[in-house]
Amino acid sequence: MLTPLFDKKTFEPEDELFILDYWKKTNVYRCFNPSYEWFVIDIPPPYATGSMHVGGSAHYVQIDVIARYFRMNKKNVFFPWGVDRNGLPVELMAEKKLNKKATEIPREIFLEQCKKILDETESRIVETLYRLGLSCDFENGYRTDSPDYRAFTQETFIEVWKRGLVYEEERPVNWCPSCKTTIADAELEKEERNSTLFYIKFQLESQSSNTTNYIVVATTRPELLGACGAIIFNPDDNRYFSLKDSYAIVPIYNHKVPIIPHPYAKPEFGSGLVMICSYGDQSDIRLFKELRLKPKVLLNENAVMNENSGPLFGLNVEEARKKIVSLLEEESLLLKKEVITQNVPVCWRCSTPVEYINVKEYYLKQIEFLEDILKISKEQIKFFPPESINILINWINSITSDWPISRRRFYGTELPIWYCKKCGTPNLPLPGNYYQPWKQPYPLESCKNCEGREFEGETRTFDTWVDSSVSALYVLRLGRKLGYPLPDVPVGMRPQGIDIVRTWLYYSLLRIYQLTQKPAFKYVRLSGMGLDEHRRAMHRHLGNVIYPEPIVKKYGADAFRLWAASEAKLGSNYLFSESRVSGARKFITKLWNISRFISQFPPCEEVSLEPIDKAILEKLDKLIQVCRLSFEELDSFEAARAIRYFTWNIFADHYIEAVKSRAYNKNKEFPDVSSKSAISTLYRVLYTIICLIAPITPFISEAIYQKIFHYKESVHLEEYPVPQGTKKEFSDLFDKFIQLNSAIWGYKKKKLLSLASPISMLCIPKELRVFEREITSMHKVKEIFYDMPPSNDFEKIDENIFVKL
RNA sequence: GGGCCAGUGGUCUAGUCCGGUUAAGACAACGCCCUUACACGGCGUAAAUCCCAGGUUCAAAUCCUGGCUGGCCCA
Repeated sequence: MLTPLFDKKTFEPEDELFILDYWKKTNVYRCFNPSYEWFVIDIPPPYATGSMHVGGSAHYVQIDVIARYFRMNKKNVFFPWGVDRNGLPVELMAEKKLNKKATEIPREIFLEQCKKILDETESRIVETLYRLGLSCDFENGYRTDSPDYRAFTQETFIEVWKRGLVYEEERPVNWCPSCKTTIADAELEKEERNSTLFYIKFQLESQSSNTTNYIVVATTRPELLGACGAIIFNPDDNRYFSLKDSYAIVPIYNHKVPIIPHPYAKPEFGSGLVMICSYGDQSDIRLFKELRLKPKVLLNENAVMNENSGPLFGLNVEEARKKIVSLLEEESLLLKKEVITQNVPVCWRCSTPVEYINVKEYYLKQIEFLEDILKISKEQIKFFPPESINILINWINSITSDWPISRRRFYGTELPIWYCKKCGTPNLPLPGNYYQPWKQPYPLESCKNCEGREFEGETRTFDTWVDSSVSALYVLRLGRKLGYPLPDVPVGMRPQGIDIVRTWLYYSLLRIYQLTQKPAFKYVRLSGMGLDEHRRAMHRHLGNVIYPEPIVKKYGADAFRLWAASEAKLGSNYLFSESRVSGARKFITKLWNISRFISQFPPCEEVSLEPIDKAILEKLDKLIQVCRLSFEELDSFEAARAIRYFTWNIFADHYIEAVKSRAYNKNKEFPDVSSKSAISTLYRVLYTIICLIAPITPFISEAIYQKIFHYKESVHLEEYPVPQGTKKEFSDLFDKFIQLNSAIWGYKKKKLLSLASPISMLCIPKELRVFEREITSMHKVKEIFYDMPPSNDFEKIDENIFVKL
């Protein structure tokens, strides 16, 4: 009896741990070949305090699968790890932990607390992804809050400043009263909320000869009455046509405002008359600009009413609303209240409704670059899936103003600016170092404008996308420091989710174009979202977050990876369900046992092959083509499914069953070459399957490779299989062979016979004669006939297939 | 109001670009079988008016038009 090399019937999750150690020891992901092209992957740096749920981890796995494919396909893959650590979330966590607002404690102490939290949470993400077999360079990764990264961000800022792309301006901005900072349009989210619609009476200026001398205006923001600049109605709304060119008097504040027809007013909303205030919402901002009205600012930075608000002075928005309502009621100017649901723009981090106030912030010019960005995106960057480029195009086409890049926050890269105390001129230092103007003196001698020597350091930080938008450039810098001769931008691949197209992808293209005049990437891979099995995003507040650690412990990283790689085509959302991971695990076991079976035969040299052996190799060649095609489109979906189908439903079920007796060759009933033909083919197919699936399930592939093949130090140093261009000779016949097997198995089943029970006579089409020995031994056929059954007592079990028991 | 994407057995996904066998697979269900690699296995069974309505065509899940529903984005 031959002994297989494998003693256990399953490949267990714990077995993967030794393989992780082996990879670490042998350093397989850093074996570079000087004759190969470099391929840089700009991995999405996860936010350190974020939760790495199964959806997120699956995304990283998918990226890793592609990275591994390129590595096997003659590329030097530089795939460094990265973590995003700048920004508001950690500040909120620190405030909660210290039970104090950031402004109530020394900045330095606050920043230390943030760093501590980040260090603690970051390690869990890294451990999880390392356990999942990510092949990125964890030892040479980056953190966006490191002095070197921040120095780089500042360097890029100084560069665009020099080129005149930055300016400071007072403008109405989206303002989060809770975070006390400006937020970009990209950071707004909509939330449905109930609010009250107030119907307010406005006197008309010149009393017409008609009976009415007032109009009714409906608004949800009565506290902004004092900032009302106009009243509009829809041009098609003939109720108000006569009001054109007249004026109304704003109650309480008694200033007069024009009444103007404008299509923004919806006749069916409220009374059909809408008051335009500076600023109730983004449309107000737009209409003020469009109608050239003079804004009046009522709110200060704390979202408290200022001196312009008259009787509301000093109140917050809620209080002011109550007060103005009671004032209106006193004068009988409030006619009706109605509860409606509204889409309120809220801050994406703290869900507080945003206000619109006038604030001075720094802006990065983007409007004048939009056309170029569109052009390079369409012409020089390949998007996968191709139609996903529309998400970017739509976003670019909707941008109407420059990007506010300064934030009044703390844990972020500081704007490297010092203001001259004498003349107020902003002075910038030389690029190269990391600057913290709020605690460092100005590093140069004197003000460039007035020679003044006293400076005030800037206290603001950048929008975090200012940092992360140059990650691709930073990665190049990182690799070159390690001595890798990396080519310039465009870098090879930017993989990311479709949810951050308008932020990370767009800002990266913009910034890197501004800095290099080139597209940032060759390939952009846009993945759908990882959702729970009911298609909901995983959120802590929904209680539907599933973490990968227990899943990996139970089913293994390979099962998780195979699930992630084959769940949905690139671009569609992928839904997590444990039963699918468990299904993937079954395939891992199947592959393990196929290998155990094959390993019991002593390997042998290749000889001239039997027809059925040629047939399976033809099918294998086709599989290689499918896998390569799939990976070239940066998608593992087709490859994973095809490998699984081939391995299980063709190779194991039909080929292995067919050649078993020839491989065993118990009583030497087959000539030696015939047996060798089967055995060498079994090994060749297995070797190829292992190489094909290695990027998807690296652990079991490595385990099998080490036990059976071990030509190189690791399967991951093998070259990805190349189609041999095998002539199609027997593969169609093999399909008929599969069909025949199913017919016979089904027949035996129906007759309640064991599959091992003999068949006296079988009659099949003549073309299947090439597989005669396989067919007779597989199905225990005593006598075989071709085309026409010799007597009429045969049973027909399928087209041209007849049986006599 | 506009744009993009999707709607296929109980569940999820392929197939749609480029129309053509009996619409494929996984999971779940059911039945039989521990056949010497694998019961985390094998074999089999049942299960879909391919969102709706029109149109084009010899032929539509697939192309066209309109609608409905859901998601995301923009106003």
